[in-house]
Amino acid sequence: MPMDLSVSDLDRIENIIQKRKRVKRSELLFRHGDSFHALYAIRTGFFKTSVSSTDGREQVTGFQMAGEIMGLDGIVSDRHTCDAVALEDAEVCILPFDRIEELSREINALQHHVHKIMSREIVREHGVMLLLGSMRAEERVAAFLLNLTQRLHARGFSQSELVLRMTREEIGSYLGLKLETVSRTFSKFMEDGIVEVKQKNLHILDPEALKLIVNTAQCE
Amino acid sequence: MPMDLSVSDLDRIENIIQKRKRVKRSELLFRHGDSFHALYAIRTGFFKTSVSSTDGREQVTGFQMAGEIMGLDGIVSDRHTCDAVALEDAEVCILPFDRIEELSREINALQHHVHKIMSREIVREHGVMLLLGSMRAEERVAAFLLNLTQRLHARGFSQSELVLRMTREEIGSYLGLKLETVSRTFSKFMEDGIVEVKQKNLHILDPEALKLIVNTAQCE
DNA sequence: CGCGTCATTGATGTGCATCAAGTGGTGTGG
DNA sequence: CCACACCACTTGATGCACATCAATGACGCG
Repeated sequence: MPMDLSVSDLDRIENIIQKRKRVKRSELLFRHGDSFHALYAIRTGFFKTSVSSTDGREQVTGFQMAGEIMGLDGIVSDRHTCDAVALEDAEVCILPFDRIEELSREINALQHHVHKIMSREIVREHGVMLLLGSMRAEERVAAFLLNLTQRLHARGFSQSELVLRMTREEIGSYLGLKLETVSRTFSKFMEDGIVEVKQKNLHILDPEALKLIVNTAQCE
Repeated sequence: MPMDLSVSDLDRIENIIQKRKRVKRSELLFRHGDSFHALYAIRTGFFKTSVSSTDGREQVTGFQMAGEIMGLDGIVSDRHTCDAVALEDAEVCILPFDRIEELSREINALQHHVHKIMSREIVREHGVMLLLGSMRAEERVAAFLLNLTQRLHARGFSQSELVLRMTREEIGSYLGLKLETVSRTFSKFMEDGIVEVKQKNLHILDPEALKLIVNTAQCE
């Protein structure tokens, strides 16, 4: 949490972290219906969150990586409303929410930080809604790749090389596409010399081309 | 804001409302890029919020009615990231956000209430993502109608009669459909005797049929 | 009353889903 | 260490739901 704070305040915030928890690949950190009492900050690893409809269709609502917060959905009803699954072995910090609220009352910067995290999530979801509501398959995939690389780059990873921790089906669920369409789109991008895909490994050769795809209205 | 509070605390919360603002039909309450300093609680009227992509496509992110809060998107970057347009003459309470944060530090119930409002918005958006990502046109429209009537009913309006304040195009934008598809779906529901639509006026004859459409996987 | 906006409906097109077959990589147990 | 099984992925053929294009109709407002 990058903020300008006194050392003592920083200490107190550190103390919110009561314990850490390891989650193995494909294990659930929490699931729909679990009672809510904490947020989770990812230390290492990679997660997906998903909701599902009464008739069983799953919608991946996001992919989360180190430094990101999960569990905000649980505040409103004291129950989690989505599932969080580790896509690789992971470690999270458990942040008891009552402690966060308590300390937020005393440390203004923390209070504002919490508000920002929630607002950021709302804005992120607006972006996903735009993607799901109005973009074509290629635009969705391009936007997805750009978003992933940007976030990875901010964490010190390469801008052009990445490992897809999730399956094509999970990507498809997130983007509102079928796994075959995701696969075909990757192949198309390869033909066009925009990316190199080899299983889970992806190399972006021409990021500008991806940006062009996202920012150009193919239709209308 | 329904909470159990002391009278004096309630008074202090009331005082957050520094002023009210009238917004005429089709006028903007705020727009993308405006600097953020307040949330808005709708007293009367009806709004839509929307984001748009760089190439100009608009995505309606929600329809808001009396009692609902707008502007949460602005917290993260101190700028609004969406547009809020009144779909009928409206009045809102201006809630300066620094005052909300100030008072939240002193009144626990208010703090938690604010957190819940933001969490509720996140959960709502998860639902929209599910709709946009995996539902068919009829399911989307059915879900939309049920959601609207449910919210109107909670405000004392009829469960079965409603006035669509938005155009078919705006409904379509929200649901990721074209206006013609929305229109055709309404016509289909009329043929099936599920609703009666006459311009902006809509009468739900068979709410159970709508629920069935939403909860039944047409495909997969 | 006439114009503009919004809505309906039909005809046609297409992007993605669906169905299906085959490949390669991975992990497991013999 | 290899053989087998399984899963993830790719790729092709086909179909369909919804978009697009187009024409007409119904309000409502100045």
